[in-house]
Amino acid sequence: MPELPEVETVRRGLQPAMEGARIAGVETRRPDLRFPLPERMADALTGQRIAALGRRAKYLLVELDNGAVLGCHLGMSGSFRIEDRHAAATPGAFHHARSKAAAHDHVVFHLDCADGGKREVVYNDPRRFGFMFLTSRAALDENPYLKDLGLEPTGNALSGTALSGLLAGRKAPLKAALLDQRAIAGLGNIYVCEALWRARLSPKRAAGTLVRKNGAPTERCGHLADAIRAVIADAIAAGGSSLRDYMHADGTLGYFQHSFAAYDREGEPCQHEDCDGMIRRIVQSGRSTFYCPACQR
DNA sequence: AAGTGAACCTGAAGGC
DNA sequence: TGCCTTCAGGTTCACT
Repeated sequence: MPELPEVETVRRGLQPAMEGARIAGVETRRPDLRFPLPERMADALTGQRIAALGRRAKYLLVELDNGAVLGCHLGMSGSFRIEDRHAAATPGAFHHARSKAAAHDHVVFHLDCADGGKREVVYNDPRRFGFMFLTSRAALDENPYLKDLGLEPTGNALSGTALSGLLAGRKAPLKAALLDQRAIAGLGNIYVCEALWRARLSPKRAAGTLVRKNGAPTERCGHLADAIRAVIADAIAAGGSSLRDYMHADGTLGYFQHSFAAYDREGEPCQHEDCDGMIRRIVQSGRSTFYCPACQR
C-alpha cells in the first residue's frame, strides 16, 4: 500500500477535481471492501459539495460542506483514478480512460466539478484491504480509526526528543516500533527500511536503546528523527513510489522507487560510500526487512 | 501490557 | 504451456 508519501501524492492528484465539486452520485459496486461500506453511503454523500480533501497518516479525508467526512484507507492495493466524462463523450476523442480495466472498480464518485466539467473518481482495489468510513469533522478526534494515530512524520513535530519519548522502554525491534502507527503515523515497510538505512541503525536493535536512562534522546535518536523526516519529504517530492501497477490519480507514476537504497535491494552493495557491506533481507514479524548488517548497528 | 503471528484477498513472478 | 509456491506498500484480531 501506499504509505504516507503515496497517499499524499494521491491527495494532491485528486484535489483539483474534488475540491469544490458537487457529488452528483455514488455507485457502490459491492457492499464491502475490507469492511462493509458505510450504511447509506451514497445517500449521505449525494448532493453534497466537497469543501476540502485532507489527509491524516495514510487516511484520505473527504470533507463535505455539511461537516460530514468520508475517510478512505487504500490498504495494500487501493488506488483512485479520474475519468473525464466530457472528453470521453467527444466524438473521435482519445478514450484512454475508458480502455482501463474496470475489474475491481468498487466505488465510483460522480462529480460536477468546480471548473464546470463532469468527472468520475473511481476507487479500484484488487485485494480489497482498503476501507471507507463516514464520520464528521466534529467527531474526527474520537473516530476509532483516527484517534490513536501518532505523530505525523512531516513538519517539525518529529524531533529527537519526541521520538525518544515514543521509544523509551520499548523492547520491540526498532523496525516494529517504527511501524507502530500509534507512535509515528504514516510510515510503512519501505520507508522504515529506508530511514533506518539512512540513520545506520539496525532494524533488530531494541527500540528503547535509543533513549538514555534519564529519558533524553541519544544522538543517534536525533539522527533517526532527521532521517525519517528527510526520507518522507524526499518521497513526497518525488511523487511517491510506484511499485507494480500503483499509479497516481492522474495516471502518472512516482519515481521514488529509483531512490531506494535498501528496500528490495537484497544482494546489492550498500550505497554508503564508506561501507563495503551488502544489503540483506531478513523477516521480522512476518515482513521483509532490508538492511546492511555491516553499517547498520 | 507488550510483542508476535495469523488472517483478510488477489495477482504477479519464479521454479519445475 | 501450466501448475505450484512464494511474495506484495496494511491493519485487526487472537494468542503468549
